[in-house]
Amino acid sequence: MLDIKELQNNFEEIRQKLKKKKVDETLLAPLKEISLKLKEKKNILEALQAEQNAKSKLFPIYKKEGKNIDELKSQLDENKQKITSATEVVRELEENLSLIALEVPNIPDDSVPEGEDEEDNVEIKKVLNIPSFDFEPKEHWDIDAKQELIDFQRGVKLAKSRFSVLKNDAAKLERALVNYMLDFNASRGFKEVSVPFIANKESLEGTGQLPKFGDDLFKIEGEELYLIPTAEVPVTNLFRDEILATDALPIKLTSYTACFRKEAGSAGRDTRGMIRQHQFGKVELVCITTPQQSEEVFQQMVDCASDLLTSLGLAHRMVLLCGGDLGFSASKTIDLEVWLPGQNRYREISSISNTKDFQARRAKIRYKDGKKNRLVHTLNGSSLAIGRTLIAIMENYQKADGTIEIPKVLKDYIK
RNA sequence: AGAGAGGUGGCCGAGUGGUCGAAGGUGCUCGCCUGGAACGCGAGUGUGGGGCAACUCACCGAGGGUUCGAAUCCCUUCCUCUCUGCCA
Repeated sequence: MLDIKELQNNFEEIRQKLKKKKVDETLLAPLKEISLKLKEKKNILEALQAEQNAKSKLFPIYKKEGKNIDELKSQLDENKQKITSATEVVRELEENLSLIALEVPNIPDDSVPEGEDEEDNVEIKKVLNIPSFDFEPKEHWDIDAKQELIDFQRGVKLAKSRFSVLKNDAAKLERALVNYMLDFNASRGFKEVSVPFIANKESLEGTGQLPKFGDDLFKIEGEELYLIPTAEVPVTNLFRDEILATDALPIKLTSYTACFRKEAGSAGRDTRGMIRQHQFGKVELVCITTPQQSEEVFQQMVDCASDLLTSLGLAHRMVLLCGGDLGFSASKTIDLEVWLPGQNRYREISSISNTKDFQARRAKIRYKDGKKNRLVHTLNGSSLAIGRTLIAIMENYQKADGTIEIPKVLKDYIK
């Protein structure tokens, strides 16, 4: 959520900055208008309440003195009518305000480049050279044409399309990757947490998936509960409605969860293979920092994920997302794209975002700055998506004879 | 899932219609005491909004209602605990 006060005072500046995000900025003007009107109406209401409170306190005094209370009572009856209608006005404005406020995306950081979509993202650097093959490298589903490793058909049988089953060494590799990544992140100072894969509405509002993106979530029938689309939701919401001690910051966490997405908007995209599934494993990084620390911690997270890829021997590149490609809650995002020889292109494998105080304001996560309570900055990033790492290994480590080598660092993890 | 009990400040806990935003304890912060500490003593210590400020409004799980006035009464709902059932 945006800072409403800031919006009232620096409307034009915020409007300009949000333009970068290619979103409906027509929401902004009503937002400002309603917030100002609300302030005015609230003042009126509070004056009425103050009168009601003050005069109500006279009753016991009157009674003690044996005075007649009829006139006072009728005065207050009348005032009460006014309070009732003023309350109604305020409530309506508040509802409208939060309805709009929760749908306005975060403001892009100044460093975010202009652009429409992923075509306009800016490559920051390449890490490792892309591997060369003395044969034509295959896509992962062709390497494993018999589906001895990834069984797509049976995934569909068990659930529906975009589900799959890992078998044999692929199942072991998945498990190895989870453990390796968590250990790697721990060595960089991230503490491990294991959280529920189901979250309530408040949590999803806190991190920004709701109310706007409910269509992409699997909802539990008859309950206000959802399967999590990312560990970012439960891990960040660990601190919802809390005021943290300054010396506890930065909090750096890592967590493995399954993630569930309806992929409602991507019909027809990546229908083949493991790239885009309704359920996938991911090891996530989540950090809670002071505003002063967040940029530095952001870099640490990017480095952590990139070094992880490097340690697996996977060529990749860092990409700074342009305004048009930036997610709803993010102020700044760097994607890591891994080289897939079979597809002959880089594909997203990690996305690291600084949401600054956007989620913190929604989720009311604050820290003590002296006597003041201030909003923290929240950051999240994948390190890494397990399924995509798995196919990256399959494609990058494939041999001419169809076998797949295992990256050295994983050897201890596969028995 | 059924039966019962309960949700109050960082924590414990009092409060059943009128200066209660809330006693008391504990924790924490600051000061005094001390060679230093403990003990003891004194002061401070919830959140959010409005106002330069004095101050003011809201919040006792959440949402409604009754009343001039609600932490206290009524309704709805969520959650927690205990027992029973079921299960890893």
